[in-house]
Amino acid sequence: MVVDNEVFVLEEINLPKTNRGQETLAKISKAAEDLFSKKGYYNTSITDITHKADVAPGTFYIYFKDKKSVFRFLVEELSHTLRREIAIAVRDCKTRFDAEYVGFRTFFNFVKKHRGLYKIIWEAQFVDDKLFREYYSKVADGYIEGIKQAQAKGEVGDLDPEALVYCLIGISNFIGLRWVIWENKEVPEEVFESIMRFIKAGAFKDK
Amino acid sequence: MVVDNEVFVLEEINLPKTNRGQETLAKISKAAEDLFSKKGYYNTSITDITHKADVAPGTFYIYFKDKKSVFRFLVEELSHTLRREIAIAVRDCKTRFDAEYVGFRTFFNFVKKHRGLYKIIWEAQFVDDKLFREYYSKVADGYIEGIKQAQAKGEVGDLDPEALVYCLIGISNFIGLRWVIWENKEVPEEVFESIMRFIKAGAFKDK
Amino acid sequence: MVVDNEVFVLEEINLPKTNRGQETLAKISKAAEDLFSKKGYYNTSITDITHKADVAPGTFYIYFKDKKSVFRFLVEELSHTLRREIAIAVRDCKTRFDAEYVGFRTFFNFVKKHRGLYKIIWEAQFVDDKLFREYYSKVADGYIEGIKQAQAKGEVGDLDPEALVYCLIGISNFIGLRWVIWENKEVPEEVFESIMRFIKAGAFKDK
Amino acid sequence: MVVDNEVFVLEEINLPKTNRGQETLAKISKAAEDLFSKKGYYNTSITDITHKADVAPGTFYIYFKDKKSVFRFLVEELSHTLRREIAIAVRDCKTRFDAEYVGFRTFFNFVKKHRGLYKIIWEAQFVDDKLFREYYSKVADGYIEGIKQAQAKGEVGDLDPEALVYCLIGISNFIGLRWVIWENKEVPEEVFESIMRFIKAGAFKDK
DNA sequence: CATGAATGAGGCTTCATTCAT
DNA sequence: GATGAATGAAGCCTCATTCAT
Repeated sequence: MVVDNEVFVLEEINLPKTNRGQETLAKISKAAEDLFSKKGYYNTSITDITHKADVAPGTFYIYFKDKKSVFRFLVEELSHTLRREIAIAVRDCKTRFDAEYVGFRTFFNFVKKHRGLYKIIWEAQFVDDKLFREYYSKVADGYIEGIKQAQAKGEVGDLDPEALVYCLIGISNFIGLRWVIWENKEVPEEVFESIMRFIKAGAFKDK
Repeated sequence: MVVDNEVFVLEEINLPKTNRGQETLAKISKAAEDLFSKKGYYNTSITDITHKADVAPGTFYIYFKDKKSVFRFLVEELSHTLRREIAIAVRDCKTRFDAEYVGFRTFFNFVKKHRGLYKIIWEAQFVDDKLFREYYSKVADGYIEGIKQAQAKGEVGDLDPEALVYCLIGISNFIGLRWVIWENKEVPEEVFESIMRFIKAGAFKDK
Repeated sequence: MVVDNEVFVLEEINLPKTNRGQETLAKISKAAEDLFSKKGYYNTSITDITHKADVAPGTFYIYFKDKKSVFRFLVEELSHTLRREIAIAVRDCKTRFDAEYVGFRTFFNFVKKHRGLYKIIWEAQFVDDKLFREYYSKVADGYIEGIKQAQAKGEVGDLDPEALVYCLIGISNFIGLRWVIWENKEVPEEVFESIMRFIKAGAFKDK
Repeated sequence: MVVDNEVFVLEEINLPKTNRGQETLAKISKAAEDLFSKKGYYNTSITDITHKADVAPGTFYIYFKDKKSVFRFLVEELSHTLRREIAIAVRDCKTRFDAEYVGFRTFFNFVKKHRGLYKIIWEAQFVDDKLFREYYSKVADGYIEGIKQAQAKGEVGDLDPEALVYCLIGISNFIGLRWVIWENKEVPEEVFESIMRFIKAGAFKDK
């Protein structure tokens, strides 16, 4: 779970020119985040959002082109933040395994902190599949690069880098789903250590 | 990806008594499967389904209580079929690793064959979260049991069994997503072998 | 104002299969006709229409794709009926001038009878300009043909046939507008006779 | 197409006192003219107008009471200008037919030059019918007067003057519609000459 | 069993207008 | 004079569901 920085732009969003506008935009996107993560995209109406944000229905459309725009906005924001947090956390790691260790920790913390927000990305497949793929491709690309470099240094076994990366992403996602999303807990220390041992040395003996 | 058998019932479904009825039910659930997997649950209307099934809108409600019923029906069916296929495939495996090897293969084949059907389960989180958790719990429970037995025989390292199981499920899901769902290919042999080596012996060397 | 027959089809309309459906469709299009002609297209809402037709809002969309569809439907219907009425009325006319005489009469009667309906076509420019042009082109094409034949027989002076046709259409429209639409009367006999004399022999003497 | 002068006032318009204000008013009414003639009154929003005029939405209401006010403003302006141009052009005509000749020419030129502006008046029926009738009544009244005088001098045949006037207006409108509005051309010389011959000597021979 | 017309609540979105700055 | 954020009513349309035939 190690990724690089990146910037994003959205033409679908009308950036406010005044302070008041900025506050309103923030209120709306916060309300959307809450509701999407609690009830899902399709069970949240614009009225729900504006009601929770305490503004009139029309106000939504001052800032967002349509319903999907907030969704995309939140996903992009999530993507950005998560990748930055991991990049920073991982900065001083000596070995690739260290980086994975710190990366997984950061990821789980992130999911814990933005529990709802993270669920949103899972729904992107059914709201905007293109966005969803872009998100994971972007994450994977940086990740693969890191793995390749580590392989060059002899720190990673002879595995297809992309395969390995999707394995690691899959692991982090399902562990996060199981403990953080479902149980609303942190990943138990014992579980975390098991995962680390697993990705380092595997699980099965032949005989 | 090794699971045990099981039976399911659905009171929300009115099983037809005549042949004609059985055909109609089949047409409807097939149409629903196609559409859900292509456009997602929320972007598919009952009218879409009945139109594709070539029946009148009202006919839908002869067999299914409501829209969610077909969805549940499909998920249960998927769950049932998948678990049975894996159980059968894995029956004669000598070692646990063998069972994993065969289990993953079977799983990927299943996803390839029921590409659409498998996407449906991912959406269950946003349609019927309870169902979604039940599905994975059921899968995981049997899986955990198997791992524990293998650990008792010394075939599996000293890892938290549940953690391991969710790692393995995560891996299979994301690899399936990446190659089968996104690329509509089979998982490349090289990737498959990498995964096997990874789950067996891990990926990282300390120094 | 002499035009030929023609058939029209509209894919935007869902023809009902039952009697009840046919009645409903009729109720809706009648209500739309009334309201469009009274308040104009843009000041009439679907709710207005369904309310007047005594059906639920959703019912509208069983029969018509959207708001513009009823409008087009009415224009096509109008076009069809008018042209047929004129064609029939004019059938046995001996001279071209006779045909014009009868054609103008029929046209004014039609506008009187379908006062509202005829106003609708004037609005088409601002609702669906393509439709509007098609309407007049269709009317004009048949008309021009008739004039050319009459010219060949020496019954019409040496004028550009298309120019003459648009003059005659313009006359009928503005006379209809002035007396039928504005005053809600029939065109006074004296006026009618003046028009006939005018189109036959003109109005100005050089010196 | 011969009309007299006249002045108009509008209480719905707040005439600006400063230069800046005059410029702003001009920008707004120019933008409105463009948009109304291109997309029609009902498909043009205040925001469209202010956006095109490069001012804030609120600014609109400094000058105009509401949306209809600009529309009326433009129609009055059009009416005023057109009638003045014709009056001037026609001033020195010797015979009534000469005046018609020059009047039609001027009218077609006007429509060509203010293509959009002229379309606006056609829409007035559906925006503000009273305004529309006033416009044509005003045009017609002066016109009728002119015809009557010419009849007194023996220059015009024995026709109902009002009927004749509406015929002539109808002709000019439909010819303008057909060639200027639809084709965006000038009225072809041949067409123009045909019209002149038609209004002078008619089109039909009895046998 | 099957049909298909009918329902009506509710969702998304637009837009004329107001008003505090 | 000008701004631009905010309003909220109202419009168009969808769709799960019911029911008479």
